[in-house]
Amino acid sequence: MVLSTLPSAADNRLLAALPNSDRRRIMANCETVELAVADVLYVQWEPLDCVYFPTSGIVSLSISTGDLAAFEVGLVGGEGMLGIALVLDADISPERAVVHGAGLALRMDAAPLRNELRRSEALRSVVDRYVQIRLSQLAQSAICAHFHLLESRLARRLLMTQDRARANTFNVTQEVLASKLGVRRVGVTKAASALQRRRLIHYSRGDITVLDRRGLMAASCRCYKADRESYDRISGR
Amino acid sequence: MVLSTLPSAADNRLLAALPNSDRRRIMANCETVELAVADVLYVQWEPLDCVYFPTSGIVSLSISTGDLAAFEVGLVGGEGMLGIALVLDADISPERAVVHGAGLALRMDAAPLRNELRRSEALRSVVDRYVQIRLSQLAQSAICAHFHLLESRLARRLLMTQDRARANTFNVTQEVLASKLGVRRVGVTKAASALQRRRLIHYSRGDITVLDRRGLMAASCRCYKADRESYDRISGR
DNA sequence: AGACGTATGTGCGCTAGCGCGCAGACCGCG
DNA sequence: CGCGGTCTGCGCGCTAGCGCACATACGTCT
Repeated sequence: MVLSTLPSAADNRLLAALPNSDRRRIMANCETVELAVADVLYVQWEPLDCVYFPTSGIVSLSISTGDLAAFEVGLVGGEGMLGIALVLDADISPERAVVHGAGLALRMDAAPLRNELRRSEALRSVVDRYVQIRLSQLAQSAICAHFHLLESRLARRLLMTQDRARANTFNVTQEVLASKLGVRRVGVTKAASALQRRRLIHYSRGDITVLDRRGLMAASCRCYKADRESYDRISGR
Repeated sequence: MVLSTLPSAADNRLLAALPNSDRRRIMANCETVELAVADVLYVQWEPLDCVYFPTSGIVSLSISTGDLAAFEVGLVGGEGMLGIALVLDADISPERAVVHGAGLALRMDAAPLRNELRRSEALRSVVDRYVQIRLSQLAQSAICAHFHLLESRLARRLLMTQDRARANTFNVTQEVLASKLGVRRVGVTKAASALQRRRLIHYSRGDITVLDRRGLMAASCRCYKADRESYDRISGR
């Protein structure tokens, strides 16, 4: 692993928000791990024994109700963390977590985590607020999936990926997007074509380039903006 | 107020789960309040300064995105609590909370709450797990609203109300149900008529009676059962 | 070059739920 | 008893997204 890929605390907003002393101590308890696309971090309803603070990877949270295909209930990158069940004193994950974009994360085991949560008021606060953010985002997603047109939902989802990838280009096939959004693949094809025709994105065999971020935001529903606003509001600016 | 209406800790499952000593101390910090239908407990994005443990009342949580009508993201009764934002170290409520069924609740102010959260590991654990339950239920609602037929969703919603009302009869107009479910009133009319024709419920000017709970469960989507299962799983049986 | 797998695009009939407007039914109140 | 408000029921045309089946493009490996 080359130096430039070593994760810095600044690449995870939760860790970055901690006071220096706490952060140093906490990071000393973390191990850097590589996240490869399709890695499964948590299985739904199975025990979990560590949390992750992504620095460059992107992870998709989804749940499935037996019959139904998995449905995405969260997308986590450097702005958040994975494994909040552990923070909430549960030891099973209600969601499935699958790596969606390759990258790095800092991993912390359950024992030191519990320890630090007791010791560091700052960690507790940051993490608790993040739970609150997840609650808000989840509620927003529920509304969005229920009310909004697929094209807007797709636009939102692309913007969310772009933010977390910190790049204008990333790779997701329409098939995958369809399953995340809970719609047919052809639906995504149609919506993506429309966005492409409007020169907002470029799409080719899963390689997506955001051409016009402004326009894409206009095409997306307010949920995207609402998400960001609630993040800021809850994390306290 | 007559004796029979005095709330007992046993009527709120979270408080009931605490060890006796903690519970007594915590309840000493609570005040009994009456919840009347349509009372607004929290306004979306405004500060909140207390939490509620309902003992017989039912409260509906909803969010609205400017243009859109409010959409229900949670229904809380004696099985839960209100104001988890306070527990999560935020001081604004991301949701609107409106009383949906009259009853009583125990109210606790922010200061003693914070105090007790520090002092009682049991309270912290119970409350944290409840947050986790809310997360699961929210995710389930998102799926449900997106995938399932209105008739099933209505059945589920009626069962949820019945559970929290602890009675076979309660009062909700179709108009209100429609706004909670995020559909047109006529949609609810149609779905409710269908359920009534199948002798699962009786409906008249807002007075609903569940005639056949079994059948109603069969008519509802698996989400209802999933919700209950995740409650048990997370609360630890 | 050819063959195969993956990714994207199209067509067609179907249905749940929408928006709109209106009609009847029931209740309390003056 | 009649009036007005609330609650429920119905019809009609419309559309987003569904399920199914097929068609085309691109990459890679042999």
